[in-house]
Amino acid sequence: MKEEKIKVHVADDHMILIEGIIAMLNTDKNIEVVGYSLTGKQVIEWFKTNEADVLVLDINMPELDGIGVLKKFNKKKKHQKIIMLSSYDDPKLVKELTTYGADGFISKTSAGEHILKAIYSVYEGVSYFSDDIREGLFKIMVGEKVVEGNRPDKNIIDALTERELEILKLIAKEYSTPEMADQLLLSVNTIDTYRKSLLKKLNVKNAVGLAMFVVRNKII
Amino acid sequence: MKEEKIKVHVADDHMILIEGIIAMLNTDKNIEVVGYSLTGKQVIEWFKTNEADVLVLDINMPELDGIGVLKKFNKKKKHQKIIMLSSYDDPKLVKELTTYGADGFISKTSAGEHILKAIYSVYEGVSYFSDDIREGLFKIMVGEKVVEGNRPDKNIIDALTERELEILKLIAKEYSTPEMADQLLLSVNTIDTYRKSLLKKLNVKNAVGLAMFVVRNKII
DNA sequence: GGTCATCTCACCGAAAATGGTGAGACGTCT
DNA sequence: AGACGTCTCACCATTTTCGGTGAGATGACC
Repeated sequence: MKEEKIKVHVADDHMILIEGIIAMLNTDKNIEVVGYSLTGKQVIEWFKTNEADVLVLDINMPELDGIGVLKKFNKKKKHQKIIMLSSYDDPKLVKELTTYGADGFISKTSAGEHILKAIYSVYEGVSYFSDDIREGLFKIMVGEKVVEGNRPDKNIIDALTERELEILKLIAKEYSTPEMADQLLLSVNTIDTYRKSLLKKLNVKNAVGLAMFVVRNKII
Repeated sequence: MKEEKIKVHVADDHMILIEGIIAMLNTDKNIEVVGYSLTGKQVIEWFKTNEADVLVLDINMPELDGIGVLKKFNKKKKHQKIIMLSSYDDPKLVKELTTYGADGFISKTSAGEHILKAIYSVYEGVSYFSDDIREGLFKIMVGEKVVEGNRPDKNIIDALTERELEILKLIAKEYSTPEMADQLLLSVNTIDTYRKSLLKKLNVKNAVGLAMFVVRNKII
């Protein structure tokens, strides 16, 4: 172990959880929590002027979620290690996130000591996955069927552009096409185009289907 | 303060969060965590053979959620105080839960010290709501049309007839009016009438609103 | 017998949604 | 320079939804 402490940044939208993690990490004298964030945007901002060795990153966060943060960091080739925190155990999602540069993956349902182990592990350059997740990963490697997680349409979501996603959210909020055109200062025809594009991409037959897609994928 | 410590039971499906809360509560010498549960069923089981003064209860849990636990406890007239933990701040939900016997309500997005305050507060017989939630509650109390239009959805559901409910479910399944007419062997005009009736009763502006109502109330 | 809710259907008109095609402007990347 | 994706908008046609009104048939309830 080095002389210096391992610097850790914690990101989660639940302050209570952050405090709990910090309290636990502080019991370890080799680890120092140097910052925390409540949203993905805050994470990005923080890392513009600060540094950490390990980032513990929750997947579900407002403004910009953990996956978005991961992708941004991946592009910029940041050197800190990243441990993803998740409420659900979706092996497919884990597999995808590792390709985006996640070094560890911990389910919130697992015990807190796993975080300590994970931090040490990834700091040493060894990726870490909690038992339940490793088991799920193994299954999809071997080809077994796995119960779907909470993001079954993840790949489809990626295929949506920013504007499309924006329109999609508004539709789920009961906005009509003219209302959206008014709100976004766009032509009714334009909104109409996006609407149709969404229907095709998400393979649903009407606005209700779009709204249900939003619900299924917890987009709002 | 009494001689004895306040006995607390913590229930949440995320072990990490439980550990965090326990770690924090243990710093207070007047509070003792006497147990924890990962599911609603575990809570019920635990209280069959154990006792606690305060139960910190997460709303979202597998098997049996916090609301279900709350209702069961309410029926059996248990005497311990209950503080609800929630990821989202839904004033309407809070209002409903208080009628089911919740003594406090804390958003996970608020700081952990609120839990301490809440435990002391409800233990003394004073209900506790974190600031953001109190604000939301206040709004729906003072809101002009809101008082009339924002009654708990349960009463509205009761106001729906069998046929209306049937149509409502189909709409949420992306059925169009002609499709429903075909399926139910009714005239398109008839389905149309029900559709409009639903829009009025549920006070939403389009089919998406109807679908969202179904989701909110877990009708399907 | 009268009242009431529910279920059923019709007709009208306006607004919105759906389906299809095409196209210019802009930026990025190779 | 060319390919590509995104964003923007237009025009066409048809179907569906939404808003309002009215009304007959049935059964329940008092």
